[in-house]
Amino acid sequence: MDQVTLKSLAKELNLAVSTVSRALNDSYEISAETKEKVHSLAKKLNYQPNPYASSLRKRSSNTIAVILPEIANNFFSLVINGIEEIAQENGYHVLIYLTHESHQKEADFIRHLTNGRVDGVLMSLSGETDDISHLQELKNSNIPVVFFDRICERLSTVKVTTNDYESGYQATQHLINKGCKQISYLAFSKNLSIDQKRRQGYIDALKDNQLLFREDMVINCGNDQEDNYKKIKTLLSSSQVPDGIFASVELLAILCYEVCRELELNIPGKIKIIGFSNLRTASLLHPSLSTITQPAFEIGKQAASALFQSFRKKQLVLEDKKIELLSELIERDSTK
Amino acid sequence: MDQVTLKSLAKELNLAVSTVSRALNDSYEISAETKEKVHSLAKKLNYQPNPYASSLRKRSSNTIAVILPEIANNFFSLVINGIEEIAQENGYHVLIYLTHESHQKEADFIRHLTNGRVDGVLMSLSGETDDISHLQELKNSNIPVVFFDRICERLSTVKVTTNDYESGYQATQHLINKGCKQISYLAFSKNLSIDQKRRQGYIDALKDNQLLFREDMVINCGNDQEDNYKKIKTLLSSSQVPDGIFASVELLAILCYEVCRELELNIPGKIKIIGFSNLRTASLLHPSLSTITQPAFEIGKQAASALFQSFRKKQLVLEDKKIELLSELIERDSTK
DNA sequence: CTGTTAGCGCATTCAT
DNA sequence: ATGAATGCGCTAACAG
Repeated sequence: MDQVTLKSLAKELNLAVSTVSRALNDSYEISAETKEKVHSLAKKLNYQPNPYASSLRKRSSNTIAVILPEIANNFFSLVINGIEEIAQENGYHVLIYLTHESHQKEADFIRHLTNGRVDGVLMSLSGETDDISHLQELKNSNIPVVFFDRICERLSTVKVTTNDYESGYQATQHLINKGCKQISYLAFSKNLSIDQKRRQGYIDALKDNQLLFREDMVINCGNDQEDNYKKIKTLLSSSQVPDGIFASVELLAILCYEVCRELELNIPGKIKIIGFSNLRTASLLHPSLSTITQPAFEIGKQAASALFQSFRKKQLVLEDKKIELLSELIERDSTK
Repeated sequence: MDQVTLKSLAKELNLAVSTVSRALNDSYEISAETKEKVHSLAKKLNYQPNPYASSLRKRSSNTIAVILPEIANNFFSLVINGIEEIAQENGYHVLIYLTHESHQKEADFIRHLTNGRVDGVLMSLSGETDDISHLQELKNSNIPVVFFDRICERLSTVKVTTNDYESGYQATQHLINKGCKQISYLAFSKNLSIDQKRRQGYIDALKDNQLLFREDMVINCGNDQEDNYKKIKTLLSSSQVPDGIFASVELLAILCYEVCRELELNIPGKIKIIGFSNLRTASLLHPSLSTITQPAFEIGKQAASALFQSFRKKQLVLEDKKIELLSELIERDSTK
């Protein structure tokens, strides 16, 4: 079957291509009658404008990119849901790029995207990222960027986060309230500001409760799960086993739980765990695992909304603005 | 900063645009020397080819679409991971569309995608879909489609599934082995072949074990969670409470578990549950919930691979081929 | 091996 | 209110 184009429509109707184009774009300078004729034929033949021709001409793509560390993770899944919903409402398309926490991939994606494929970028940094020259380049190329969760503090643009410092503080306070004296913090990337803030909340909560902060109670985990496993196992096998653990991300909370089970450490009798987590299946979790749950869906919606708002205002350089949403502390070790 | 184009490169080097184009595409008919000059300047100026111009000309987009019911669900998250990985390897871009189980949205997306935005489509049907005319149109427009999991039996193309009939049988047999006499099946969409197959496995397992199959033990759930909740509650509040439940999807397993807890039905003493589920956090699940786990990541990879293979062969009409992967039965109620 | 020319489908400027 | 002509940036057919 032949492709339906403006040209073929024009021919069929004995009109000029430009007239058909204007009619379909609802231009004010086309008579109602002509518009009607054009629209009805377009509908009949299921005319679909070629997006590449249109984007080439208009220099805008109606497409945004989402760059993420990973997706097999409830937090990012929910964020994508939020983004996709807002994108649909605005008639935009969503491209997904996964970095798998690799700085190299992140930089490659971004350098590629300066070619005009997308009108804007939503992103959450990879844990490896410390050099931000690729982000700087993106900004210089006038493509609006909105960061969410794992933001880049040093770049002036819109950032959507949650109250990480307070959450870290609350989580630690929660463990202290449950009677913990020796609390360990499982960090996942010292490059990321969210980690730093959660960590600072942890440290301050200890201080405010007159508990000793010990450097060796902070376990710096990374992207290598094998290695993380070993580090946690070492911690929990030592003579100085903590009686509380605060995991800064879901994956570490789970890993930690698994090690505890392996070592037959009684939860929550001998050791209490709290972690960041966004499982919708929270009710199925082991009853001893309390969580800090971020409003992931809302984060996605807010981030996307901020981007689309900038499109409407035609401002390519976004103002430096922080949107802070609140996480929720969900207790699950109280009744047991 | 001015945009770097073939034209600007050509001007700078005193070459024709076509020569530059060929050099960058590593054409055999360009001298090594010229290639070198072109490549080094392109690199220096960070030349990025305009994807829209290129796609318009080549009539191919290096982009695929993934159409899914939802994503806040471990199965589909893992599938996307697999797809994205293969897409990256092949230098393709991935567009995501979520139908939220709406037939209307599914049809809209697909009709839109006949415009050439993508070179191929990977999809899993919405639960509402029974009319397949939109799928037929997609095929007629010569865009290759690969279905995974929620496939369309009636359309001849590549389909990637798991052994749903056998899984349904095994799950039911598992409950029977644990001593269940009255087993209920929670269906999620009678339109979908995967539901039908899982259901048939359930029915046959009952028969093979000389257990009575009762129509009222099949609960036809749908997309409305409130309604599903009520139906499950009614089932579990009746005088004929089943002693085993087989949930055909993760969401229903979770819902069922919640209702049991609400009604204070002892699990697994009074009632046993098994459900399809793809939680990576399986170790954190309540010990009583056994699962059938699909190889989601692998499904994504296989589906994407099949699509890219068809691109390489330049065959737009895919052969009718079924790839069946195996799910895994994970027991978690044996040791307790 | 390289240059000239044409055209992908669309939106827009300039005519009328 | 409509048509003709131009060009977005690129690839490819054709010419030399």
